[in-house]
Amino acid sequence: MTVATSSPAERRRNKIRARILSAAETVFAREGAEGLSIRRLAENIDYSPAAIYKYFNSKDELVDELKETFFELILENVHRIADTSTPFYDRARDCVATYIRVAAEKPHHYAAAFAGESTSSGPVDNEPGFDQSKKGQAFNVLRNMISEGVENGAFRAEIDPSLAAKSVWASMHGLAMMIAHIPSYPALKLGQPSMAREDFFEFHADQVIRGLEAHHG
Amino acid sequence: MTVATSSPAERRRNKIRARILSAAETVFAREGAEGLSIRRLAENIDYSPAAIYKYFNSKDELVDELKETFFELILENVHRIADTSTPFYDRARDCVATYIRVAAEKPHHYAAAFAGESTSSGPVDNEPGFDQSKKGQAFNVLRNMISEGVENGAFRAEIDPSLAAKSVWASMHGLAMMIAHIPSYPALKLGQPSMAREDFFEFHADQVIRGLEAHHG
DNA sequence: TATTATTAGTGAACGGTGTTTACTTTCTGA
DNA sequence: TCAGAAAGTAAACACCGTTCACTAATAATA
Repeated sequence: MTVATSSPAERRRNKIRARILSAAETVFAREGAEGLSIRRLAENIDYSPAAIYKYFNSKDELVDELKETFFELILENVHRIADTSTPFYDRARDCVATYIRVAAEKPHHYAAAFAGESTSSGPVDNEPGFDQSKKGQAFNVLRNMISEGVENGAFRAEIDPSLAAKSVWASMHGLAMMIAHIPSYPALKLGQPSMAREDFFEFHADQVIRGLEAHHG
Repeated sequence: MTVATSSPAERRRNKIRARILSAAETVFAREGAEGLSIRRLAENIDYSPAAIYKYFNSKDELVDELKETFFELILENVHRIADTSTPFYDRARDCVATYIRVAAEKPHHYAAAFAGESTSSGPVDNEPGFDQSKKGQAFNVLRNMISEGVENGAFRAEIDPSLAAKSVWASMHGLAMMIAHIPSYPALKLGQPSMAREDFFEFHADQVIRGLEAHHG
């Protein structure tokens, strides 16, 4: 069996690559994509700017790797909650709240994960490879959960899980983005009473799930 | 009555300012903030780059004006719907759907209106002047509408309008941002059936409002 | 082991950005 | 008419991502 060979040279290379990524991660978490410059990054790790290009083809490619790693973190957390056997409502709410909580921990990562999406776009009817991406997988967890709710009667029978998942995802996304752009959003005293972050996440999650519920006088 | 005096010079100045803004608007709508460069803009209107700085202190200030004007458009539209006398549910749904629809018409504007929010931030407990901003006013329309719903029994009595408004706003914001970053989002075939944009906006708005509803078996 | 081929790393440059400064031209108000 | 303000500009500054020709070090081969 071909054991993924790793020559010393290769290992050394991976180590440096990791060091670059690690330094980039630190700066990116603090200042986002605009604060992260190849030149600054190179200086941090005592290399010339051009050296970075022996490990990454472009800044975008480097940042993409940070974003993908981050979305893996979201996916893991959401998956962990989705796989528990707590009562359905709690589980559903927790999934939504968890997504938002993890996103809020690295707001720059989260915002960047969506901001740099364009890639020419145009009228691409079906995003290719989306199902395989971490985002696609996160979406599937959500859709399956909604399916379950429809089947067990917790959610309205006429709900289409795919459509509802898009709606719910948009709602989670919205709070995550609000916090990415206005860190103090939940605590903003807009017309008065405010709430602690975590509490508001759960409140919002509750509202979102309620939108799906079957009415039970 | 003091008729805002306007010397010929002043009028000429305002005209040029408007021309700059108009040219900027065109480019910005098509390509967003990154596509809009002072140099390109200057070339478009046959001025030197430095000339722009006689009319605007910085690119940010120029873009801020585009964003503010745009958010005025959102506010006007939402206000118009909020002031109709259609049945409460329809009106509430329409408000949400309208916000999203207008946002979706100028995705770059919408995304930029939130992206460039930071302004140092820090632990600013109460955003100053937010109530006076167009965004703040839009929020108030939303909060008042929710208040009405709570009072007339359409929404659950225990709901706090300020908190609920933050939640609802996040949900609207989410879909608006999704579309800004993934224009084909509603039509994405994620696990199948898709929907036309407008229909999905209404579907989403419906979900969001349902989250507030009192249960009526 | 000696030699070749590959890889790691660099300095300098290209074209781009927002912005400032010193300067000239144009216009306006007294 | 003429001083002073405003409009407009060319050139430079300090950044940015990226590329290219080049050298130094390492790995593979004869």
